[in-house]
Amino acid sequence: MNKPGQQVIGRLRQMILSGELASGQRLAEIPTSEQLGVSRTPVRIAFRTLEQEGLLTKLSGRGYIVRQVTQLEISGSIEVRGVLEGLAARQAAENTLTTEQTEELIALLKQGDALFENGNIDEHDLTQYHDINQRFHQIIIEASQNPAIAEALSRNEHLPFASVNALAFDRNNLKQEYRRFNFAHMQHHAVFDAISKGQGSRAEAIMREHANATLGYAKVFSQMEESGEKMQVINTKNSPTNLTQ
Amino acid sequence: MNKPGQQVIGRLRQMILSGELASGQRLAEIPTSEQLGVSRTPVRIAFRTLEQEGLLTKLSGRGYIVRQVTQLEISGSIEVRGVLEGLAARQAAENTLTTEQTEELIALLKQGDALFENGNIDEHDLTQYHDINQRFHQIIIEASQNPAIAEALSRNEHLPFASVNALAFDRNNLKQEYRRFNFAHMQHHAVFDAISKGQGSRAEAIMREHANATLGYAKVFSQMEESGEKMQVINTKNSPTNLTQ
DNA sequence: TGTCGATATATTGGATCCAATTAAGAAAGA
DNA sequence: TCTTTCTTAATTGGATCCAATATATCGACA
Repeated sequence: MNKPGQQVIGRLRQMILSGELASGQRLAEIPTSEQLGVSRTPVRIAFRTLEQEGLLTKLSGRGYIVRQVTQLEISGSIEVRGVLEGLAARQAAENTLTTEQTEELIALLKQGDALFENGNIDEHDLTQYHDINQRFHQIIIEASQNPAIAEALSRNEHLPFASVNALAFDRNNLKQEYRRFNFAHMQHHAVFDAISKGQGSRAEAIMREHANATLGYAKVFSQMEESGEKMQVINTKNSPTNLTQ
Repeated sequence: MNKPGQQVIGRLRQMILSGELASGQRLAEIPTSEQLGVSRTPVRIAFRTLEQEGLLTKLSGRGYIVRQVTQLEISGSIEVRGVLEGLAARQAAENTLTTEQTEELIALLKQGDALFENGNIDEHDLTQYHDINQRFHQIIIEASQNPAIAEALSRNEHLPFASVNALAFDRNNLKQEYRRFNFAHMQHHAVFDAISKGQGSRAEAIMREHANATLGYAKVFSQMEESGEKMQVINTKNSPTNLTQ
């Protein structure tokens, strides 16, 4: 259960990330507080916080707008994520994993194997794989024992674009998506192999390559969106925007 | 001139970074507001903001304390800075510098050369070199044209430890410090050379090596502090904590 | 008709009051 | 003497009022 104060921040964050508040939409304190049924004080604090998270942009004297992110910024964020997760993989390899971490990573890899063993996937499988993928990366960041990595990533975490926050897939081309996700899964295997052998540089290189794959896809994704085609976006289940958390 | 609202945040940030508010010291809204001569509202917002910046830690029900940072966290921050500035150098090399950027970098390198040409340095030189160094790194981050890098770094920017924010030097051993700073300056030359030749990978590698040098020194620095020895710390002149800004 | 200026409105920033929560301390019982 | 519980004090969170500021609109004048 959230503390009451955090509720307003969470609700607004959710509304932004879900697209309910469109990118570029203007937000003022009074209308927002009336709409949410609270006073201006918590809304003010929420606006400041969300501005710091990079979700809102301040307009002097006229409130805030939902931040507009360019394609260049999305690409940049993915590259930043790449180097940070690469560093995490390197440090995880240098630190040696705990048995709990090793066991959970192996379990996640096996779960992934099971999803791909048929030679094809459906939408449900991809949703499941999203959670597996997210947890896999999370464990490696934890295993780096470097809290500064998670702190630095927290800025990128909330970029109001699905292609950064979630795995997106083209439901009209599941065959191709099978290959893409399967390749990502193979990279997970390789990262784990490198980490468990203490090969820090190799772990870092593979992890950066892994982020690069996302980068390439984000570009395709944005081109498809421009041309009007729609892809399925998997929302992050465990994101801090979840109101029931 | 600062906006009134930003003043409280700036003053508190300054007090933390300068050490006036010691690491671990407790802060409550009411005493702080009285001390600063403002009401609780701006103090509340300031506490939230500084918590997000990583300068304060929240104690449920008992206010905040100035964040306590371990040696491990400092090392981690420097490594994070290393990969991010490494990425910046790579992307700067891939983008080609503007003529303004090229000219300013060359000017900074020459200013550094002048400081080191005597074969020795005094404390004043080191203070000057601090500004040169800071500006050099800033330009490269700008030249990367990747705003996500600066955003990710903003978390590390304010760590309440001089060894991260500022250059520290041992005033009792200026001969050794000459070699150390001169070496760092040579690395600047090499980074610039790689960037101007469009050699992204090389630029990245040198920049990471450069951060590594800081890392090693931070460890020595913290050991000296433990043993009671004091080194001179150069405060950042252009930091956002400057009240006159 | 275009530009400059004044007025009005929208909006944020600060102060203070009240409510809710949490932690600490004291007292009572085992 | 230790533990548990109840009371009290400290502290934050929310609501509302007032002040300051910036923007936008309207009107006058060139």
